[in-house]
Amino acid sequence: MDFSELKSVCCGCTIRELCLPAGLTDQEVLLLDQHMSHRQPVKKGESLYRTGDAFKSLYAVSTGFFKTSILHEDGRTQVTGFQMAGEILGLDAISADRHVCDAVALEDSVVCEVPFDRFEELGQLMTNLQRRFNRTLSREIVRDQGVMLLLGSMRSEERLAAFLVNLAKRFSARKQSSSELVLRMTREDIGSYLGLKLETVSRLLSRFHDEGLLAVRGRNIQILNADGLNRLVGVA
Amino acid sequence: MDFSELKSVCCGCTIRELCLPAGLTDQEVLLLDQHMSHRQPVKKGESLYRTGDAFKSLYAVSTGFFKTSILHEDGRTQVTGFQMAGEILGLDAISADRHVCDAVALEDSVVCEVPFDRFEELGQLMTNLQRRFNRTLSREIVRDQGVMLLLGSMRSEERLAAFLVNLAKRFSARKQSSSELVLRMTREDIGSYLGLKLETVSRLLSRFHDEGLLAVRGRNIQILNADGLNRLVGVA
DNA sequence: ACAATTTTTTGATCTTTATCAAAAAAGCCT
DNA sequence: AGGCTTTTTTGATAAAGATCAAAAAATTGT
Repeated sequence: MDFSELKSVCCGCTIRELCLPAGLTDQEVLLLDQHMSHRQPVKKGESLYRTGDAFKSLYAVSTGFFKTSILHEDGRTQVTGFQMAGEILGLDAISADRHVCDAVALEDSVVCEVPFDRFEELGQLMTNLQRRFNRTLSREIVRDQGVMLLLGSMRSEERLAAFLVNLAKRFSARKQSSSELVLRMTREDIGSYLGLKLETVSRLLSRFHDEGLLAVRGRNIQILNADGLNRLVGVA
Repeated sequence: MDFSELKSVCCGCTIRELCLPAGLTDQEVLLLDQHMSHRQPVKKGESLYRTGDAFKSLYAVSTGFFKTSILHEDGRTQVTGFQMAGEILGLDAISADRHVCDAVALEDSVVCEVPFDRFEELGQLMTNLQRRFNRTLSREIVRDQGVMLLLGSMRSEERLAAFLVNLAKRFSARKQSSSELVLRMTREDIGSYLGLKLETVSRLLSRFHDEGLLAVRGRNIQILNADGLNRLVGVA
């Protein structure tokens, strides 16, 4: 079986690009694909899973855009991340066999469902897969610690610049324009993620616009001065 | 071989209590112990590893207390966590085969070194161990997201209360007093972890003292009103 | 396409936390 | 033990970001 065929099957069209199996042999990808992945659409605004749901599967974002957020008892919520094609949802649920955050689609999306018990079995058979997965988990830890740095030590303008630079980098890694960003989330979502109020986010975007760093038209944002943004983040 | 013997060997004295192998059979613990763990003292103020160091091993804290921190290009640092007996150091390094934070002993400590390549091999042989480890990694993700909530949505007094409540809980899980805390870190370390300045931490401790929540004598802190603290955190 | 809702922008003001400064306390070294 | 360094406390002031408010713009449902 060659890969022109695989491309048309279930998740075959995307699974090769996903973080999860990157670095596997063709045979391994095939196995993963045949045995486990199940394509599933999620409409804009729908939850893929909610806090407290039993943990059955990981989800690889095939196309679309998600946000994850955790809830505090008193009703406050904190957006913990935004996920795009190729990124994995549900890693935090392995810990206690329950989801501990909500995952909501910010646009019509498609995910690859990967039943975790079967995935674990396969990991026992395929050393390569297991090693990849350890790294995937560890990479998420590193990402989270980066957010801790952002929230704990950066000023508001630095946080927003870091956010935009990060988004641009991820779009660019997916062969999309890294200067023309179409934000899928509200100012409030951005604010929650960055530990700021939506008004502050709005004001900062206006300021960046006035300073010639960005062209802001609602959720369409064009990066006009990437160096300037990077300088704000402190990566001089 | 019975376990009275095991207790005297290398890491045997502590490894059974560690998060890493919890839930393993005696035989499995024995294997882990014999093949992999290597006890190593770390003096107060010394680094167990530094950012950029090649990743060889994970470390389980046997006794003592550590802090981990990441560095920003411009010299700022962010304390990302404090680790005590039974907790694992180095999980973030799996991602890129390099340590991405510094781990410093805050008191004379002993760690169990676990060479990661051997650990991975063993994980392939012992399904149980591998599953445990996946959970350990996931639990760290959940912990980090809790810190994101703290930094992104809580006010200074809530952050400090959450910090103290968390410390108390962890001490208590180790059969130490949960009301008499001896802090191993400076006010500056606490501030960095909580995204506050050391003066703010000091002022808050004084205020909690005045309000009868705590008795503060330098780094000796007694929790006088645990309910009050919990109420501040929002766990009413 | 239009009314209703949600999101975004902007202004005025207030609150929280940071900054600067200096003294007091604690810890460390020999 | 005593001098030296580091840490902690506390006060006065400043700055960053939050809050409140209202209009403008964008999105959604029918």
